[in-house]
This record gives sequence, C-alpha cells and structure tokens, in this order.
Amino acid sequence: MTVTLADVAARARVSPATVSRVLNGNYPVASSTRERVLRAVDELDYVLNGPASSLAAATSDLVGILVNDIADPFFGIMAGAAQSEIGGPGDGSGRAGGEKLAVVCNTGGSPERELTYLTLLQRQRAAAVVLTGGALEDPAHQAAMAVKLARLADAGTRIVFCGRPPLPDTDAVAAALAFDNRGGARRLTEHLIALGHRRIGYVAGPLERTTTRHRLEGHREAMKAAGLYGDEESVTVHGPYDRSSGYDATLELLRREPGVTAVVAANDTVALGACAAVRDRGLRIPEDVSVAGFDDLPFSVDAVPALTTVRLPLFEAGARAGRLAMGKETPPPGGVATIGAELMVRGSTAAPAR
Amino acid sequence: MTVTLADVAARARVSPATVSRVLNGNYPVASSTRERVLRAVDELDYVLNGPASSLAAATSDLVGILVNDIADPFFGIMAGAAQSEIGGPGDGSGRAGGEKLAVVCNTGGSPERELTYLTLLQRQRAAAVVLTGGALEDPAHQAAMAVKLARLADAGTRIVFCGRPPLPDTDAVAAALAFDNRGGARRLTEHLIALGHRRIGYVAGPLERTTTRHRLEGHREAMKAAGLYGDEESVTVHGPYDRSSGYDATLELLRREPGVTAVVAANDTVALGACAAVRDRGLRIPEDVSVAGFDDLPFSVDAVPALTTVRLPLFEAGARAGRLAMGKETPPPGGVATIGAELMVRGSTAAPAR
DNA sequence: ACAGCCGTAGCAAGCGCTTTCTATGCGGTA
DNA sequence: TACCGCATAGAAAGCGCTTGCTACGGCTGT
Repeated sequence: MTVTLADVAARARVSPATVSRVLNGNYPVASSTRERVLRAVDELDYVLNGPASSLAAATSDLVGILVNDIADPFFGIMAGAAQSEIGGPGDGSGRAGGEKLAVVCNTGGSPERELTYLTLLQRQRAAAVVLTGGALEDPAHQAAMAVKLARLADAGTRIVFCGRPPLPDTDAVAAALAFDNRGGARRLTEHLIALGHRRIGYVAGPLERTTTRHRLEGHREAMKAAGLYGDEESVTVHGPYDRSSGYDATLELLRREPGVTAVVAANDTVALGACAAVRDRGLRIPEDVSVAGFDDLPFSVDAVPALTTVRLPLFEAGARAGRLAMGKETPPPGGVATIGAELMVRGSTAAPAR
Repeated sequence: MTVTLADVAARARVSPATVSRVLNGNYPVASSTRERVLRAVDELDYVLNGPASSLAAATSDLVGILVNDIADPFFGIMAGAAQSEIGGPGDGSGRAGGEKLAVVCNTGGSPERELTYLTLLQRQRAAAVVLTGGALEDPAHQAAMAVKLARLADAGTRIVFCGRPPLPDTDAVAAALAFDNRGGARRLTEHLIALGHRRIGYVAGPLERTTTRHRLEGHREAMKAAGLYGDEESVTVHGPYDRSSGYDATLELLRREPGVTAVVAANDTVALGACAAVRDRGLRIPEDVSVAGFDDLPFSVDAVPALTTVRLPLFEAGARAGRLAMGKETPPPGGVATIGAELMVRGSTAAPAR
C-alpha cells in the first residue's frame, strides 16, 4: 500500500525513530546515516503522513487565513502576501520549520461562518490563524470570538489580526495590524474640502463593521473640523462593499441631494459603481461630481478618470501578518501596530464647478 | 488539558466508541444515548481532534484548490465558488459528510510550487484537489504532474481540473472542466473583423501556457478564415497576465505597427493596461483603436468605455468543480466537459475610422 | 587502565480517534 | 417456555508518527 516510515526505516536499515529524526532535523544524526535515509525516502517516494505526524507531535503545519471575500482583490492581495511568507513551497527553507500549508477560508462576512471556520481550524490544531477584514461589532459575536480565540491560543495557535483592530479582550492572545482607516478617511475628506467641496455624499459600507465605522468617523471628523457637519444622515447611505451597492446608493444620493458635488465611497469597488451612477445621471467626473474611493486596489488607477483614493499597503500588511503567524517576526509592542494610509490624489476629484 | 473523546465518554457514561459513533452518525445509536453524548460534548466544549481522526480513518476533510494568483479575481471567483460548495460552514449539512475545509493554495504560476503543494496535500491525505489555471506546456513538468496526480488518485484523492484542459494521461484519474478559450477567442476576433478591422494587434499571455495558446489559436483561426493571416508575429506580443504587461506591450505594438486599429488582450486585466497605453498615446477608444479583453471580470463593465470581452462563467465553473470534488456530482462523460464562452460586445470596440 | 562523557541509535509508549468483533438484552416466534 | 435475531453498546486493536529514555561504543581525563 502506501509507504510508511517503517518501510523507509527497513530500507535504510535503521529504526523508524532515526528516519523521523532525519526528516525533522531536530536531533543529531550521523551524516552517513542521514544520507542513507534520504536515499531510501527518495527511492520509495515516501511522503510523510501528515495526520499521524500532527497527532503524535500535537501540532500541525496548517495556518488558517480568514477572509470576507476571496473574490475581492482587497483580501486576495493580503492573503497572497501572507501565504508567500507562510511558505508552503518557495520559502527556500526546503525542510524543517517552513513548509506550512496556508488555508484561505472564505467567511463571506458571516459571523457564524467565521466561528465555524475557527472551530474547523481548532480541530485541525492549526499552528496559526490570521483574521482579516472588518469585524462585526455585535457584542455577542465579539464575546463568542474572544472565547474561541482564547481557546485556540490556549492550544498553542498563534493569532494575528490583519487589517483590523483587535477584538476586545484578545490583546493578550493576539497580535494585531490595524489600518489607519480613520486617519485615511479624514485626510481624504480634508482634500475634498480643500478643493472647495461643501456638500459631500458618503456611500458607506455595511453597518456594524469596524471598517465602516472608522472610515465614516474619519470623514465626519474632517467635516466637523471644517464646520460642515450638519445633517450628515441625509447624505450617507449604507450598503455592502460591492459595485452595485455603490451604483444604487449613489443614484439615491443624487436624487435625494442634488446639490452634492462630491461622493466618497466606502472602498474602490463601491466607487466604481458610484462613477457609473454619476455618469448614467449624465454628470461628468470630476467636473460635475468628484468621486473618491478607498484601498487603492490595482484597478483604481485604470478607472477613467483615475480614482482618487486612499492607499492601504495591503501586500506589506499581509506579508507582515504572515511573518507574525510564523513567529518569524516579533509582535509589535502592546500587541497592536497601526498601519498608515496614504492619500492618493488622482483625476476623479477636482474643485467643484461654481 | 484539552478535552478528548474519552472525557466526553466519561461524562456521558458511555464508551468512547459510542461517542465517536454519535459524532460521525454512521452507526445506530439510541436517541437517548445520543442526546446524552451531545449534551456532554456541549458542556465540555469538545472539539474533535482532526489529525487523530484522519489518522484512524485514513481520510481527511481537506480539499486543496490550486490557483495561479489568489489576488486575481479570475481565480478568486472560481476558488470562492468552489469553496462554497465544498462546505466548511454553511453547507447546511451541519454534520456528517459536509464540513470539509477548503485550502486555497497560491502557486504563483510556478510549476515547482504546484508540485510542492500537491505533495503537501498528499501528505495531508487530502480528500480532493481542484487544479485551476492554465497549465504549463512543458513535457517534463507535465509528466511529473501526471505521476503525482496518479499517486494522489491512488490514495483516494479526487482530482478535478477547473478551467483548464486535463493533463495528458490523467483522464483516468481526473475530471476536467475546460473553458472554450479557443472558440471564445475566435468569436471575439470575428466580431472585430466584422466591424471592419484588418490590422489587429494581439497582446498574448505568457508563453507555454495552454490558455495563452488556445486563445491565440482561436484568434488566428478567425484571422485566417478572413484571409487576414499574415505576419502575425509582428502584431503579437507576449507577457504575463498583468496590467503593466498590457500597457508596455500595447505601447510597443503601437510603435511597431502604427496601422493597428484594434488590440485584443489576453485577458481583461491586460486589456486595462492596453486601454491606458492607447490613451497615453493620445488615441481614443474606440474611435481610433478598439480594445477587447477576455474573462469578463466584474470590473470590465466599469471600464470607460465598457470593455468588449468574452464572458467565462467562472462562478458556475468553480461551483461545479467544487461539487465534483465533493463527489456530489457525477463527472462528465469522458471525464471532460467544455464550458462555453460568450462574446460580450460593449463600448470599447467599434468600426475603425476609415 | 578505568570512570565518565559525548555522540548516535533503538525501544517502546503513547498521541486520540475509528472500527471490527463481540457481548448483552429485548421482543417475537414456534 | 425456549430459541433466534435485531438493536445497541463496549472492548480492544490498531492508524503512522514522535520522543523520552535507555543502550552502546569510543574518547578523554586522571
């Protein structure tokens, strides 16, 4: 049947223990022996039995990466970057230590799925878990998550938040890389205000998400500071992070408040929908209405006109999260690092026609 | 320490065997007993030890999905769709059977990584493997893949090709869902020819990939059929499937052959770069130069003008691949199904100015 | 020359689960 | 009443690996 450690041992005329030690490289083995074993492994095409190994060693080489939507490059970029650090193939290490398997899990933004995936990863005794994406701000869910994460940490699983603030009560068990959503959003709106915009529509993300809230807060901070804070509710529309939501919300916004001269979208994808809506209303960008996004996804520069947005270093953050998950990097002091967001001014924003 | 089956058994006053049977639901257990066990599981917050279970049962609930680039929505969409069928959370089944963990692995298009990931999955005794993305047409690599896949199949791993033709010599072990890249490309070019284009540039994908070759062949078939096949080499430029490649290649193309009135790109992302290049040369789309893509990714409709492209049912294909991987659907007769590609005519193509 | 070490290798006891085989108790049938 | 079969539960043998401990030479130190 399938080749086992014992088969290799027999062929190399050593004990199974020795083969295991050669394979794991965590115990001195004479080089002549090692060579003999390695040759046997090769000749027999031996592949380690992962479950058996995980069972005996009480650790596995799985690392889970939870994302809200794998089809969204926002997550794809972070996940890919994390995976490149986590290894599997190509981390050069060849053997020992590296060689982890990154598991990308799609929660679809659903809290239940998030928890279920954590259970699944707990079941697999995952070595680490990377959580990305804005968290739901529901106390019950947060409590459940905290409990689950505590249990995971307890079992030796490393926990990393990537691009999201740490959950309350998890600072002891997790490292966090949080994006400066608030600051980025503030600077974006300040830019618009500096251009002369006074009536600014906001197409927000889904309710009860930290990301949504922080970006909205940053926006309102800027508005308030400029003395423009008024009936914000009337120029804010919530919706999911997708294009059609941006389209619909913008249409609604323009209908409701024809005086709006700029639309800030929750992210670039939504902004694309907003652009389409503005255009379909027969308005020009940026002459009639300025549009801005968030994230600076690769396609944003190709929008016409190119999208003014806030650049989030997704790749860098993902890579760093991967390193934290692997224990290759020490966690930031206090467990939380805030990652800067950079304003990218492009063609989709301009001074309003007067 | 961590709760084991035995702990649950003790608490429910039954044997470990019974607990296992309740959890797996594959053996009759009196409902009163079952209930007692379930309660104990709950009270103790018991989580099955995956590795132990996999070891004993000689099967695991991991399903691998190999993709070339997880940051590319082309793959993200397929992977997400596959994952939604593969389950993990949310497949409704709650227990038994479902509950597989989909592992998305990023090969970066590298043949070595592809093989290494397969080994890693083999090591985990994966239940199934879904391979997406154009395959490298290198005989040595193909042979190595065939051997590896045969071994996997041998160990009971189900194998599914999604959006790519089956490897030679794997028809016996794998099911395949291949896109009609050739037909789609042909129809796209026919459309351009029908509009009156005669000199058509082609920005191809990377060399030695099935996808690249099939799309190129479809294009040339159409050209030949229209009697336009000439020095094709001079209007074809190869490059990776990314935006900057499309940009550079198109600039090169326009420089080399100013008479070109249309540019066909290997995919939508490349087409976006092509659009930017055309524009930066001071040319209008589609008045001066028509541009077309392939795949119909979500952002394509938002390009300005909207991109003429070929729609590939990525979601549907991914979902079907997931079902095949789960054994929920019977493989197509002959092991291979070809999935149609639909021409989407939009604003980026028009009759050439005469 | 002998004790003590160091460098290697083997033994064997699990890791926590699944599953075959066996045991038990019950109702139904002759 | 005695026997058989069915439904249900338990005992126990692994699954293939890791690792603590033991064993065994050959060196070194005195």
